[in-house]
Amino acid sequence: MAVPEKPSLDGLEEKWSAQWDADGTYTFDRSKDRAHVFSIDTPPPTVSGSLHMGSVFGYAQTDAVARYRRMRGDEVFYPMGWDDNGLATERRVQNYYGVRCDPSLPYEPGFAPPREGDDAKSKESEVPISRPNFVELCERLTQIDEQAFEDLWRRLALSVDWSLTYTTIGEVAQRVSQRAFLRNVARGEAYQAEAPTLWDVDDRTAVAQAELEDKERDGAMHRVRFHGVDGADIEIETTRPELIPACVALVAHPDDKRFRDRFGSEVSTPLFGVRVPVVAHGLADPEKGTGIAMICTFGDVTDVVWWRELQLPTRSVMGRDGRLVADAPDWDATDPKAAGHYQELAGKTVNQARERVVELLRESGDLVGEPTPIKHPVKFYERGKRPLEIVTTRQWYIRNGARDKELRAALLERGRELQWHPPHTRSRYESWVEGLNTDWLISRQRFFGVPFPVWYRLRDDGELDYDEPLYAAEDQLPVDPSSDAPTGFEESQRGQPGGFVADPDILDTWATSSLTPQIADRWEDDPDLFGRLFPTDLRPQGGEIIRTWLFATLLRSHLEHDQLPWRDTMINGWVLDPDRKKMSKSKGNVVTPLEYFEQFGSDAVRYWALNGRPGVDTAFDEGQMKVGRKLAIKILNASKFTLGVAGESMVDAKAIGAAVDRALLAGLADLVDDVTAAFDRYDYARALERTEIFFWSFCDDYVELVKQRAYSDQGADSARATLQITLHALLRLFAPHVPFVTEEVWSWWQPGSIHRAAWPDAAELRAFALDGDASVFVVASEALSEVRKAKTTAQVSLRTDVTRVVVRDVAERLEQARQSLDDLKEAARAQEIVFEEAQEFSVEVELAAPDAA
RNA sequence: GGGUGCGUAGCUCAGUUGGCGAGAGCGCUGCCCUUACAAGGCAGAGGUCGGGGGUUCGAAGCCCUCCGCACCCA
Repeated sequence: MAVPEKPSLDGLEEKWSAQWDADGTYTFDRSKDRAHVFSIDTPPPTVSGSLHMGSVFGYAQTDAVARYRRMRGDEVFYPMGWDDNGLATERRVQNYYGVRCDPSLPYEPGFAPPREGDDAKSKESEVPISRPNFVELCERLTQIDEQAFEDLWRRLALSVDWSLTYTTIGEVAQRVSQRAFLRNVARGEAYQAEAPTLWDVDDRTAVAQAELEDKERDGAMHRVRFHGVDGADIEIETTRPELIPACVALVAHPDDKRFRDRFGSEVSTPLFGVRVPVVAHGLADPEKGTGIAMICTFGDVTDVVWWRELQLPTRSVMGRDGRLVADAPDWDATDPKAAGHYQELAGKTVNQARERVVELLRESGDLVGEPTPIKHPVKFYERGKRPLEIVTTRQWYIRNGARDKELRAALLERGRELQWHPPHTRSRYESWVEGLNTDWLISRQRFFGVPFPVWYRLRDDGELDYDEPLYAAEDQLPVDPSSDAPTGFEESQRGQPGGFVADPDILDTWATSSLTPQIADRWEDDPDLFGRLFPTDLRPQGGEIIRTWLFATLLRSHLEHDQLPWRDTMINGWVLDPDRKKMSKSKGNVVTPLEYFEQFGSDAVRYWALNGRPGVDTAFDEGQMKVGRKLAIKILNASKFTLGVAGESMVDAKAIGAAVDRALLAGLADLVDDVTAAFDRYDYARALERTEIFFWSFCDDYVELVKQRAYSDQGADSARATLQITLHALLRLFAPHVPFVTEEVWSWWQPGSIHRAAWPDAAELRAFALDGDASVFVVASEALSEVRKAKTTAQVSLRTDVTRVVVRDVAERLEQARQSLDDLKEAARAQEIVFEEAQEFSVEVELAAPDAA
């Protein structure tokens, strides 16, 4: 290799990506012991999501850290995973292929979907297909999506070992998920319960607390009269009058004098004449509405609390499809019109039922005044379109500390044990753990995911026996209970009395992705490897999934291994659009990265991402990419020039002696210390900033100061050695940030890949500097800058000769300046430089007459 | 309602434990074709460091309070 005539960024990405692949530059060497391994628990991107700058941002930051650790001599375990299981993929498959899963249909071999591509048609046009057909399409599409992501990551130069790639629907993930679940069951940490559950009526599945999102919605407050049975009528206010048939009590605060003498008495519901008690509970808010509220089974989570703690009866009316069920609750309705009223509501959606109830209340005279419009927070599934309902269903849970003070305390303690970068991000974890109110609901009534390794016996009467589930054995895993039979049964007994049926549910995606350290590190499958990797060193991730991914992973590790899954976590900020709004697909303000890779180059896009401070939200900024591109070009040109002056074969460092050279190297040693310390605390942004500042000063000042000397007889080798040593170090300091251009320059004159080269050694540089004083270079730079200013102000060329320069300063700095006299004279093109002691720094420049130049 | 972070030049942001005249880049203006770079280089202008109190010899960094923005939890 040699320095090219005209260096260019063109083609570097293709060239070096292929070379790194061929050389296995980032291949993990599993022979290294734990002490020399740096293992990363990579966030597996949701492949059904869009490719946008938000993805690029955090991953580039992690990669810079990975590259730094590698150069520090660690063997870096940096796998990529694809989160492909779950509802997100199902949604995408539905839209992409125009199909809908109907588990009651039989498998159709060779099925061809009605369309391929992202044009969302109406739901009605979706073709219903069997579950196996649906899963096939999920697998087909995720492969396409995963390839697109891999291409993007390679373009970004993520230094992952692609041979380690895992998926959350793959066999390893299934085995690990099922094994971990079975162990949770065995230890009593996972359990099944029939209970009121937050339910998405569109996706027809239960959802967990972590997936909830409050959204402001328009609603209306209705004042409704309940009839006194043994006292006066009572008016309540509600946003959900359609739930009056599900009313089981009225509730007020125990200290509320207005209702104190009513506690224990009964009222009768409007329209239905069902007698309900008036009860007291501390959660009732005297300030809200009339101070007394109706309790329904179930309108919101508070209803569930009241229902459970006050041991109220159940009168469910909400169906799993979001419509009121056909049959009225089992109640003692005294109103003769009750049955008729309910029949008008049965089968209606929530909104339709609400409208009708309001009309009926108006007719019966139990609506007081008119409904008043309000805005109020409503609970949604985070990806959902309609508000969540609450229905009673049988589900699997994992204990998470919500109902167990000791576990909660232990998890908070684990949070304090973990090193958070930046530290304040821990508070998000703490407030989440402190606010947990239900155990983790891990079952989903969906199709594309890891099945529960569970079957149930069918009694002789054909009823399911939930009391003693049949669990798979660990050595059978992974199992699919819908096609595998439990031990001791024949497939022919499936669905037969005395036989068995499969648990139809799948695991929550988080119940799999909470095991990424165990999946990637091959827990139980490869104990030797696991021992070299786990617990891992670093979990990088976004702040918005602390309550899901981080918390769940920590929980699983705490339960299974009784330790943290990682030592450090690095929380990245997110990308803001120019209006300072978070970039997200739902807001429609996302920017596709590919065009920016084309326009500015990968190094430039990385430069922008690595300028984002750890944990800080960062504006998308094309300008920064432009600067990054400029930096990359500058590295090429400056390197070419440096090597042109200094030569490509290394000059003996013993030649170093000039004061300016020693000063530069002293400053460089300080820089290496600074950058190293920054990287050690994951501050890649400071590392880049410091290196960049030093580099520009190297180009503008140092090179200008010494280039004449480097060609001369006196001190040339000192300058040349210094130029080489400095370039050699700067390239390596830049390598984690701009891997392509640094690799290119490295290849001109150094063997091997820069990304496997040793990190610069401050002590070695300091030895080369021979106790040099960094200030000598600083003062010389300032003086040189003053000379440039004089020429610029005079509007003459920087080549203009100077007859005389007077440098004034305090004695100490003057002495430092004096040490660079010869270099300064050359760089300033000055015939004479004199030094005069003064209170403060100033430089006087006498320019030569234009015609004398 | 509780919590976290943030408000520094037109824009995007640095400012370690309080210390000499407050910084960078972009943008803007001007100059310079200097044998690495004209899709460049050099330089310049530009700020009551959100407002108001306080601690201190000294505050953009500390304390109090208010205003605004973003996010988290309830």
